[in-house]
Amino acid sequence: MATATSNHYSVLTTPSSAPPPHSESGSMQQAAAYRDAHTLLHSDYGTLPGGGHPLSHAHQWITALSHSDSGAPWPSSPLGDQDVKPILHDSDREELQNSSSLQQQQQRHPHLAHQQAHHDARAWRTSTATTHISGMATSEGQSLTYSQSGFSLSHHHQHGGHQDQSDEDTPTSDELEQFAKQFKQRRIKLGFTQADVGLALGTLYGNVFSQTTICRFEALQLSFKNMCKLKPLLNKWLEEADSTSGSPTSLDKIAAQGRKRKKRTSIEVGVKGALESHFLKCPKPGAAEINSLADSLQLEKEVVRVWFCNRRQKEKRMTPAGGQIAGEDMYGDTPPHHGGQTPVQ
DNA sequence: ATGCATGAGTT
DNA sequence: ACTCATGCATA
Repeated sequence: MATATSNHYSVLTTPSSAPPPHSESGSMQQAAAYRDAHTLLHSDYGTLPGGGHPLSHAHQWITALSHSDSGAPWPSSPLGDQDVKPILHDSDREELQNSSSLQQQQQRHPHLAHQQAHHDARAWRTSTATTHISGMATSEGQSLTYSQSGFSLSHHHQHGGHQDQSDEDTPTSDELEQFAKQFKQRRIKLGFTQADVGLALGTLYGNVFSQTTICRFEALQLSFKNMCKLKPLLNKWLEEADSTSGSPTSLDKIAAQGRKRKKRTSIEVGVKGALESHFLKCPKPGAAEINSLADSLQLEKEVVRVWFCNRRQKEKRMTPAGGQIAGEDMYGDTPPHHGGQTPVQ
């Protein structure tokens, strides 16, 4: 049991979570103004196209009060329920102990080609096109609208009124990259933390997002599709924040309740390395393999399974781990389907 | 900033 | 059982 060596979850010991002094990465900043937060209903989820999460509380951990000593020893809280978005923390970084990992950093700009993707777009950094537009304004949002070389995607004519990619059609990877950069800059300039933005989105649209998600957006660590979905929202927030950047402020935050979730299992470096190795060999192990792996590593099967799932997702991000080109078929996952779009080259 | 986890929706 | 979007908890 060298795995989850600790089971000391904080049993609702949260007094009320102290309001975080919005500290940002490295340099702190005081989020000056919040907009009016007339909407306290953070429970409004499910308004997103293709991802409406009605939010179903009642997890195994919270509901399972009887702690067994073999099945699910995780605790639970009687009142636990509801996915309150408590305040966040901040600062810190992690992942430095990577022994044999190939995934080091992120901020690299692939500057890929302008390829559009509707739904299955998953081929970023696929090209070598260096046709990046010149004009990375460090302040205002300039819309760089360039046309591509007439790629597939059924050239459907743009409307007479020329629609910016900022709201209508699918943005390209480059555009997303640009936007993410600008967004971060503006956000910081305005003195908002990633968490602030997440909450603001909730009061603005009813879709609350966590600091994590905002962070990942800025770092392009989401799938292309996911990035496309969030861009409009964040874009709107920018406008709002900009115009309201001087208004009185209303602070509305709901104290966190008690969310009982299984404690994060800390996988030792050595074990991680082993998993990595297996991943390279077989990124999609079957149940049997997972079992044997879990056995030899002394980890729960579930933990191993999840690890692989997460690992796979990592490869599918815009900024993939390792050096693998996040293509469509990296391991033979190529299903018999083709959108008809040429994945560049 | 990121690792491990949850859950809805698919296959 | 997997993928995908998302986040709590943590380094």
